[in-house]
Amino acid sequence: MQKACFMNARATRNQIVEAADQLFYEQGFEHTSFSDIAETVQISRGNFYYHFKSKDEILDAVIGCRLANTRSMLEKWEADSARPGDRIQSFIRILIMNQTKIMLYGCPVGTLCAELGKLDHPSQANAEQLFDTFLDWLSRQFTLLGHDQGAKTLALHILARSQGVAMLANVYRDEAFIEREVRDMCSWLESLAGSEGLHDEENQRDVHRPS
Amino acid sequence: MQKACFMNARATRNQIVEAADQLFYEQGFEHTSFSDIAETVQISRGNFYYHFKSKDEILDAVIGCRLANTRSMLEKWEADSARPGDRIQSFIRILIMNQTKIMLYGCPVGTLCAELGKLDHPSQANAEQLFDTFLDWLSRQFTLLGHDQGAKTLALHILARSQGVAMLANVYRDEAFIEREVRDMCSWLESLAGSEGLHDEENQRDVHRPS
DNA sequence: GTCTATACCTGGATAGAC
DNA sequence: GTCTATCCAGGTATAGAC
Repeated sequence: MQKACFMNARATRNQIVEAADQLFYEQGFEHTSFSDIAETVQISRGNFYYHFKSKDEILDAVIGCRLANTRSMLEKWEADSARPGDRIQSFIRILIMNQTKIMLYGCPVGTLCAELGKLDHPSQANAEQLFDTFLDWLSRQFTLLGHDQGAKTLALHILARSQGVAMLANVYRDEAFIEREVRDMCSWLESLAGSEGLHDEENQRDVHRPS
Repeated sequence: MQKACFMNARATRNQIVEAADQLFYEQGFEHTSFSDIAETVQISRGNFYYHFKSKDEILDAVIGCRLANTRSMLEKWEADSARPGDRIQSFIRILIMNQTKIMLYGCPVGTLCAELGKLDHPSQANAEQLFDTFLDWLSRQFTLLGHDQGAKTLALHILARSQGVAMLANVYRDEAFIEREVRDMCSWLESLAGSEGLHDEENQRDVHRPS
C-alpha cells in the first residue's frame, strides 16, 4: 500500500518534471505557466503543490534532471570512443544530432542560462552547472589529447562556437549553415591533434592557427 | 502651441522608447512591466496608451530604434576605415567595446531574438532584421575583401562566433576569455586576407583553414 | 498630454474536501 | 494523492477627469 502510493507519487512527479523540461525548453521558463504543465500532464493546478513547494522548485528539479542526462550522455561518449578526439567530435556533432530542435528552440543549456540571467533568478548558478559539466568534460578530453596547458581554453573555445552556431541556427533555421560549421569545427579539431598544444599564458597569441 | 504639444509628446515618447530599450535589454521583454518603464521615465502607467496602443507596439519602436542605431554605427565604421578588413575588425571588437554590458546582459540582438523565438512573438521577424543588417554589412565587407563567392558564409561564421562569445561571456563573466577569442577571430580574419577565398559549393571543406 | 481610478485577466499559491 | 474552490498579486488595458 505505502509502496504503491509512493510509486504513484513518483510517477506523476516525474511526469511533471518531464513536461516542464520540455515546455521550459520550447517556451522558456517564465512563459510556461502551471496551467500549461497541468494541461500536458492532465492533472489539476492544485496538485502541483503536493509534489513541489513552488515553481522554482520545479525548475531545480528540471535542471537536476538535465544534469543527470548530460552526465550519462558524456559517459556514453566516453565509453563509445577510446580516442579523446573522437569524443570531442561526438560533442560537436550534437549540433547535427539535435538540429531539428535546435533550429526550433536553440540550445537548451544556453537559452536557459540566458533567460535566468535576465530574470536574475536564484537558480542561475544551478543552470550554469550544465555548462560546467560540458566544460570539465571537454577540458579532460583536450588534456588527454596532449594539451594540458590550454585544455580549458580550448574547451571554452569549442563550447562558445557551438553556442554561436545554435543561436544563429535558431534564428535563421539554416541546415546547411550548421553542417558547414560542424565540418569546420571538426577540421579545427583535427588540426589541433597534430600541433604541440597552446598555453594559457598572458601573451598567448591564438587559440588555433589559421594557416 | 500645436508645435509645443507635439514636441512634448515626442519627447516623452522617446523617453519611453529609450527606457524600454534599456530595460528590455537588462531584464528581457516579457519580464519588464509597464510599471518598470513608468518608474524610470517618471510617468503614470495610464499615460502609455496615449503614445502606444500596446506593449508590442513599444517593442516594435524599440526594435526600430535599435535598427537605426545599428545602421548608423555600421556607416560610421565604413567611414572610419577604408579597408574592409579593418571594418570587420571594428565589428569583432564590439565584444571588447561593450564587454561590461555583454558580461552583464549578453548580446542585445541575440538575447532579444532568442526570447521572441520562445514566445513565438509576432515581432520575431522584425528583430531578425537586426541580424540581417549585420549580416548584409559583413557580407559586403567580405566581398570587398575579394571573397565574393563565400562572403555570406564568412559573415555567418564570424557572426556566429561573436554570438557564442557573448553567450559564454554572459554566463561566465570572463574578461580574459573575451580578449582571447577576439584575438583569435582577428587572426582568423588576417589569415583570410591572404587566401584566395572560399566557395559556397556543396562539398566545400572548411570555412577557414586551421594550420 | 497626463493623471487617477478601475476593469479584467492570468499568474502562482493556499485550504480543505474527498 | 488528487481535486475544487478560492485568494491575492501583478500584469495589460480602458475610461474619463483635469
